[in-house]
Amino acid sequence: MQYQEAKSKFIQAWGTLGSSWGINRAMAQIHALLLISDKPLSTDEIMVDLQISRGNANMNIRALIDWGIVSKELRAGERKEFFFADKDIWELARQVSRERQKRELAPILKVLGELDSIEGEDASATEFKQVVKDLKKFTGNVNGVLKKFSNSDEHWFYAVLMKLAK
Amino acid sequence: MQYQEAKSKFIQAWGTLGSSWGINRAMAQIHALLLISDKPLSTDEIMVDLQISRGNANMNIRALIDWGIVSKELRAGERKEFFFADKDIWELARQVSRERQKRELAPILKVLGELDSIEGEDASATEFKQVVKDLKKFTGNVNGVLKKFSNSDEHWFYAVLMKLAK
DNA sequence: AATATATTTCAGAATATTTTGAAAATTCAA
DNA sequence: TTGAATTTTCAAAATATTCTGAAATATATT
Repeated sequence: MQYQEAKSKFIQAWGTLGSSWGINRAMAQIHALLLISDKPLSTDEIMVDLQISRGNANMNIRALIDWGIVSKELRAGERKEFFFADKDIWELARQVSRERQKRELAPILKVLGELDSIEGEDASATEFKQVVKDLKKFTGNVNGVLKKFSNSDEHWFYAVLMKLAK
Repeated sequence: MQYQEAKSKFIQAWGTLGSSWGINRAMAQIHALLLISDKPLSTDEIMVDLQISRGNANMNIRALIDWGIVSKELRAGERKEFFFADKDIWELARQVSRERQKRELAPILKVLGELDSIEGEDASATEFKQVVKDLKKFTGNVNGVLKKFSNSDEHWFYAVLMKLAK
């Protein structure tokens, strides 16, 4: 397969994957592009390569930086900014898991926490309390695993895999 | 807190969480409603409770059934169908993980698989090959863990947690 | 300070997704 | 078979999200 074909297939696939994870296509595609690029790219290069507008490119580059998975490089004597993605896939996964924990799990934990004293003894209230209790236990556990994961290295993950295999 | 207030808070929160996971609000809210209900509900009851149209209710109930997290109950002598969600949160998590594996991870694994013989020896192609290789390794591992998880029980999960804690 | 270059913002346009509601199809009972 | 009850479908409307492009702002150079 030709490099160009492979490249566009990959960017396309990454964009689609991103969508189903609540990350918009442009953002995911910019990330894909930076991930496979052998050098940092400027906003203009990204615009040309992905055929998107300046505003779109700018906003999504900022979002990627917010997520902590893209950084900028400043070059002496150059006005332009150049952007690059961390090539370490494990670090990427950890960072994404950290961000999602913060943006998604934390809010639901907060709500569940607020639901701790429901009045009522009838079937509806009883069932509700039970579900909330189970969910708290579950989300608490997930939270624990994510915390662990986001602070561990690849080596740790392999150790876990070995243990799981048993 | 009054039951009604708690209920609507919960449904609201579940709907929001769903959105950030690529599940639309109505679908997530129907699921939330069934999850905390102490008895199966008909389409009409769901429509009234969530204030949504019949078409919307019907489509999303079907989607939940497709996902394998809601089932229907048929009652002798009743024409209406009644729906209920599995109350076992672990089973829910396993089912969701199974479905997402199928819908999201499998496609990206497929694409990565197709990208195995990229031509070119220059910096771009070399970098690309390296990233694809790393991603394959990573996604393969994630796939393995999900497979394991989706076939295990709560007890197994606790055992893993204990091991992780070390 | 004036100019050139680059980045950011954001209102409006373009797209995509979700929802409605009514018609069509299905199911069941008599 | 007819008719009432229920479910399903789907075109059009409503809503939400994303993208564009040009103006505003910021930054560096002369």
